[in-house]
Amino acid sequence: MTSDITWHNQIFQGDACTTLQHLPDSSIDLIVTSPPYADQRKNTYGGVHPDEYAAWFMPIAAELHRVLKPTGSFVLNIKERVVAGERHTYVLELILELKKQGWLWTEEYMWHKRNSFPGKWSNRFRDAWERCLHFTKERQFKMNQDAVRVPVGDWAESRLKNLSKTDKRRDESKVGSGFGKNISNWVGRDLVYPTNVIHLATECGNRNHSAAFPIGLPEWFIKLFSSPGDVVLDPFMGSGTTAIAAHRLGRYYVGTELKLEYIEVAQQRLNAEKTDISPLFEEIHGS
Amino acid sequence: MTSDITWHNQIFQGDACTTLQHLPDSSIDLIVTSPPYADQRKNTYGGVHPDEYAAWFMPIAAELHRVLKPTGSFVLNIKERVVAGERHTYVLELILELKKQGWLWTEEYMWHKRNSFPGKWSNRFRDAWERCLHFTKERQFKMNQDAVRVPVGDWAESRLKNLSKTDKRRDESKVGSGFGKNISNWVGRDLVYPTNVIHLATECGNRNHSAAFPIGLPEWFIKLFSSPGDVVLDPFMGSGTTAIAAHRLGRYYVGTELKLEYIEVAQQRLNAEKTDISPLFEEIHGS
DNA sequence: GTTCCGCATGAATCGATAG
DNA sequence: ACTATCGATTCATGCGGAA
Repeated sequence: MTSDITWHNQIFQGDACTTLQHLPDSSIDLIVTSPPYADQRKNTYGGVHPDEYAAWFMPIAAELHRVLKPTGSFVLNIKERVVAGERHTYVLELILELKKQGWLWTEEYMWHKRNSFPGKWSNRFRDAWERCLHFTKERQFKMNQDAVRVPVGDWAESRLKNLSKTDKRRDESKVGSGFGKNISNWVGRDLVYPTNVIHLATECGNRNHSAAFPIGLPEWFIKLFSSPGDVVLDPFMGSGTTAIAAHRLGRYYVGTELKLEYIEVAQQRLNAEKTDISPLFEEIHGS
Repeated sequence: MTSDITWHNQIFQGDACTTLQHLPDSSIDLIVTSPPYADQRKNTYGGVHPDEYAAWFMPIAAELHRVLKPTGSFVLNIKERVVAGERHTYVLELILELKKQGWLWTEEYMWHKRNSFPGKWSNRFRDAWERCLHFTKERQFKMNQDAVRVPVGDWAESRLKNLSKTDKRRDESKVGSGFGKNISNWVGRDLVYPTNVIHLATECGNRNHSAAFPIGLPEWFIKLFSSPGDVVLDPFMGSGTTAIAAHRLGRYYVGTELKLEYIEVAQQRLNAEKTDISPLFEEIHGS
């Protein structure tokens, strides 16, 4: 997939605040990112102190707001860490600050990590979920719900087997509830809309890179909040999982990353994607 | 189960701020409650405006802090509603205010509602999770982790057979805490500790009462954060689900409720518990 | 007695219409 | 303009009656 626009499928090295200035206003359809958690990657990123996290993030968020299209979405995968035995509040403060900046806190999706990090503590269990905060600029935004439908629950099998009996009766008699009125519409439908809880296992077997999140996560949001040919931005690209997901799904990617080591890993992974014809790649781009 | 202390197993009628004054300092081991959500039950309760929710809650929280033992826990089941197309921030503000009041925001458990309310909208999916905020007074508190262990092999065996098709994306309905299962089935199985994600369906089939949350939810926290003979308080008792769970598990309950209708329902349900010997009751109290 | 199947019912939200 | 009410939409669950 190529484009005449020079910053399509580009990776910029530097801090997000600076590099994002290369992008024009309202040029991005979707932002999906998992920023460095507060004090979590001290060795690689220098670490942001939890108390300063929201203040550190806001200038970047201002740039993100500028480059995002009015119908675009900003998905922020984040989870507060434990400080002195309790959950720190920097994510809560970040949400409040982003709202002051003009963002709408449209929804909070829940990523349920089916295989959470092992460990045992006396005052808490293993942390098996993270927030995927969904911000938008407007109440109306692009959302392709059909792209992420999931197989229907078991109840449908038994329900739809002997459909003819009850549904004929329903049409003749009056049913007050309004429920089940359109059961006949469900014939042949095996897909239903998902909820705001996303069940995905973390990818733990990767040796080349420490993927912050499984590729299924950006894939889900990219399918949901963008269309083929759109531009997906990750201002904290890391090893490039969001970019790879965007490329596989026929979107352009733009990435920003501070560390050269990460950029090299990301570029290698993206090159491998473009040469290796994976089944999924072929399915999207082929024929 | 009887006690010499007069306010054990009592229900107080009135607003929580007033009725809690009947209780002495540091007399409660655990608080589990699900307060009326902002503007949600306007017809039954008065309805608190979202913008005023935190301010409304704080005086009650002050009383809760007074009556709770230093090693006790306060579990708050709550979820923000959508206002003008976005999530309102009153829960975030409530957390920040509670911390100012001296509470430690120790953890946020996630209740995954397997059967969420139906509906379809252009800008969001069905809401399938609620927060169970865990506050404590001290960093050291009572936690009986062994009481809520779950069998490890339960879901793995059955699920791994036909995993390929649907289960990658579909929610793992069988995974997780294993609430409401017969403990005798667990004999001989390896037990593991759960995570901070709780999988439970809402109880919607009851016509006698509209249970705010399934009894498995308070049961889980009561097992986890209290011991037999302890005192469990619900300042927004509603139809008494928390009290019933406490009684079944051999704890004393204390309840507060504004509406007389609800108190009557709760008292009826509790009386039925005490006369009817349910299998679960027998399992705990019998032999 | 089991198993199967039908049914009512939810801490909901949006957009349009009415006052 | 701004608020209040109403209809439309949707899917998993437990219960009770039937096979």
